[in-house]
Amino acid sequence: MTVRTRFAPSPTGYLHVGGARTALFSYLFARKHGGQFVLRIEDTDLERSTAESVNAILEGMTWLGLDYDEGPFYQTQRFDRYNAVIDALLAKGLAYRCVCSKERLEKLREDQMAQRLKPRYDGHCRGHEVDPNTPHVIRFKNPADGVVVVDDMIRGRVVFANAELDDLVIRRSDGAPTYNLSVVVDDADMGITHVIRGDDHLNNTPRQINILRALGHEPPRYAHVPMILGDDGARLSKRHGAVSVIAYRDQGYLPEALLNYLVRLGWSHGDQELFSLEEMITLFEIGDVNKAASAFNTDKLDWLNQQYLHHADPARIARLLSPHMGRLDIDPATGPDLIEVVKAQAARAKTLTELAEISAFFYRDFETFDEASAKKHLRLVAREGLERLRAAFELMAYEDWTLEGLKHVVEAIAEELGTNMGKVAQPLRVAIVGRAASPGIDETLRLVGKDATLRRIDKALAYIAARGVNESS
RNA sequence: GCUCCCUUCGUCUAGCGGUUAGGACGCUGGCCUCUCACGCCGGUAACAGGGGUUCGAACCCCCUAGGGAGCGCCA
Repeated sequence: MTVRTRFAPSPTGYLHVGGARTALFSYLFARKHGGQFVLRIEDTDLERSTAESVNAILEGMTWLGLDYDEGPFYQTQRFDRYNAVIDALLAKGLAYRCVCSKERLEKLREDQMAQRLKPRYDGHCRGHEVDPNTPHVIRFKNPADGVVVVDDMIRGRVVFANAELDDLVIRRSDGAPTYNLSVVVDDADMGITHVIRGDDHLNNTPRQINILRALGHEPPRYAHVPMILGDDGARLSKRHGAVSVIAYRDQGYLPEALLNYLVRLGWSHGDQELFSLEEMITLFEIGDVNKAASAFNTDKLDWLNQQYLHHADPARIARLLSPHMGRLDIDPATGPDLIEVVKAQAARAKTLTELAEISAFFYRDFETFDEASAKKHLRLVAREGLERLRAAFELMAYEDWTLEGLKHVVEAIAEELGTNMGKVAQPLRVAIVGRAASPGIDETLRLVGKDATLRRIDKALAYIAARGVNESS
């Protein structure tokens, strides 16, 4: 039997991290076992499903690289099939028409709650003959007694008493099938062998198994993965912390970093923290997934992203960085090779957005000096060093503007002044970068170029001069 | 309310009857160093509580507490 898993989101919003992790686990399980991964869009809720959501989900899947072998299938295109199944259930006496009014159902519920009972449908219409022409819903005849055992790959053996379950609606009065029915039919029709989904569905599972059995199918294996909590441990919701995976992309996270973060949330392999997709596929074990919910921790995601930024192919990072530079109104073609900039800066940023911000100075003059940096380094005592550096740089030919040449000049000036590198390099750095942090001074100068270097030193000298006047007065 | 599920450092986790309870992020001390990062070395901090079982419990059982999910003509 070949393994077949599926990811079945309902298109009522974007793809958030919880859904992405469920999709990842399903994907990994299928790949690990040489099976297939199916994408199915559960859009039976016509009110809330939108085409934008479908697109957002597909875009998220693509960005993460969770490629599926079949689909996307849309449940709205399979209504005929669901209705045929429902009719068959009706014909076999495994389902029945119900004409109970909303009012009756509400009262029933209230009474049960008042008696401290679990609200359940009481089977009022079970035995009744109903005229098919009057408005009605169709309910599944759930077994009255016995138990349903869910042998969950993550939770272990969970037992539900049929007496706790009621006769659920499988077709609405408007003729549309409900979730529990369509899921079951699809999973059976699509040959899904392993259902990996959020644990909010655990309570639905016995109902689905009962329907499956009524249909004459053996249930698939189930794995209910715990949900993801927000940074503060509270439930993730649209209002609170639940962000689209696309938002992570736009904030400058790498898909492999998010995937790595997600796979380690609720799962581990010894002390290993970094996993390539290939490693995930071979090492991931669904049975080792934790049972408890886990909190999303942005600090750790940031760390992972920095790791990947640092070690990924600079050419690729440069390509991904380009649009982030564009957002700062910088055209990378107007300055140093972006790949060189990435090599120099990659270890210094947590996200592509940050990488763009700290690299802007390579492409355009900064507006103002960082206050603290200027106050500390652009002082009267730094003036002579900057003047000497400027003079030396001006004499350098463009072809000598190299790492070695620049390093030699800065070191020579430091020696001339009888001081250390820091005393010379820091004022120079602030002059060139605008603040006190950058790659090595030689690399910084090389990438910034001779013209901008001279121009910015002049600006720094003017700053010192102006400040000197103020200080002495 | 009822049913089901969950509970190791702040967070992610290792542990599967005998460990100084390990690792990672964060925070923090130091080293490296022209700065910031990176890297390296060190520190900080946990078995929810109570009963059992056992020579011995983070690990097995029970209870309590806390958290979550479900109980829709939503998925």
